[in-house]
Amino acid sequence: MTAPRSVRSRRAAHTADTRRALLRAARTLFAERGYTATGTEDIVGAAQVTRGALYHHFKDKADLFRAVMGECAQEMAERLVEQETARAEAQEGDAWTLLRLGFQSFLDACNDPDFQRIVLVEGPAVLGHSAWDALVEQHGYVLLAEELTRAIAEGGIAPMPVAPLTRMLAALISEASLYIARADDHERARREAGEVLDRLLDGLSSASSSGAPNRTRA
Amino acid sequence: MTAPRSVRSRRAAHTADTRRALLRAARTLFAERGYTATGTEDIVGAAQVTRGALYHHFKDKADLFRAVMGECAQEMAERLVEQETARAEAQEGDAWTLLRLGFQSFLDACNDPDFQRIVLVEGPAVLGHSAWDALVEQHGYVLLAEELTRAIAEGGIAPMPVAPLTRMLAALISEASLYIARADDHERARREAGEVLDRLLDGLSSASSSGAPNRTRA
DNA sequence: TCCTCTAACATACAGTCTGTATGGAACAGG
DNA sequence: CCTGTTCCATACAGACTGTATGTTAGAGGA
Repeated sequence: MTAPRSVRSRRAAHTADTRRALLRAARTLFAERGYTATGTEDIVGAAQVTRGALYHHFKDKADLFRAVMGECAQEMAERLVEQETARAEAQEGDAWTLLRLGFQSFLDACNDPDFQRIVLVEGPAVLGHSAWDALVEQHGYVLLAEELTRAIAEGGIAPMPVAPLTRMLAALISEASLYIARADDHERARREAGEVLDRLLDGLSSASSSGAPNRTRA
Repeated sequence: MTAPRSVRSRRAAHTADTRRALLRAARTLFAERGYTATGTEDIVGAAQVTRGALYHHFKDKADLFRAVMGECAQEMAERLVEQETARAEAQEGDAWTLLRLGFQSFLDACNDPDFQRIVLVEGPAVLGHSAWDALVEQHGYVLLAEELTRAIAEGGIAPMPVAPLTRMLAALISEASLYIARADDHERARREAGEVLDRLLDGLSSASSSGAPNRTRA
């Protein structure tokens, strides 16, 4: 045991490096050209390895994509949790107020091109809805669902089913971020989307009661 | 001109048949297995023609998909317009009330598996966001945007930017429909999603004013 | 120190798929 | 009758994925 640790760690570090290089290259290319337009040869070329390394570390191309998308979702979740906890410590407020601020943060954070293309656009088509949903469930939905449940418990928003609410709010913000990214005038689009989002969220507040003549909640 | 019309029309009808057969087969297979998992050989096999016919009528596989998706979007739009005009004739009401009913109809109509898989899931990844958006813009958004503008003009909902509102509402309902389709208990999911949708739409009514302490609309 | 075994790749190959180029048959038109 | 065009079938070339096989470097025991 004179130097086995360093040797083993060096070897382990090397293999971890190749894996990271593959993930990094795949992430860049998938985000730029999309999944099908990116060949495995392109990926390993950018990572400076051969296809053998790819198929040693990952089951197939879709498995590599799954890892890349998991990484993107993870980073996004961590970023948001970080901001959320910072806000919770800085200024005391009810869960619903914090959540509304968090939504606006999400709107800004979603403008990451990698996240948009990989998680929002390619993900559902490449992995299929079930596998995609499982990934997002794991990384993002649980967090959002928790906070929504708390906001309901505190009375900030009216009682309603959390599961569909979670999905629909996530989709709402995702689409808004795509709209902003695609717009010519980003500043203007950001303001307008934020305004619409705020109006829609107003409807969830326990204070507001339905003024429109709809009978679906009979 | 003794019988050229019938001959020509018979020939024209034949070519139209092959084209329709291709569209029909492609639509079924794309909806079942997805775009990449469906080979051109599968399509022409189901349509009982050869790949030559496919590449004669369509530029490439993506072009065929574009036609299929356009068909799906067209049908959906026609279905909704039909219901909307029927409601408008039957019971007189302001544009906003009609729209809220229309949203619930959309929620039900979206449960078409072809529409979900082809338009909502595969579309963005296969065609890219710009081409997909162009198609949806052409078939669906214009209609929705019109009615939203009218609702604002009538005072049913508060003034706000129509462009992002249109996209965000469409995404909201699309996600809700996917949630319903994926749920174990469709009945229950339908009720719950409808409830959440109603609450969110409440926020748009010109009556409700922001009760939450957010300053983003400064 | 030497030997062995296995992880971590590299390479070669086979199968599949797409798009294109070529060929032909049917029909319209002069 | 002859010609050109539409419509489609077939054959072929290129690309890409996944797998099977070979090879090397380090870990671990004797």
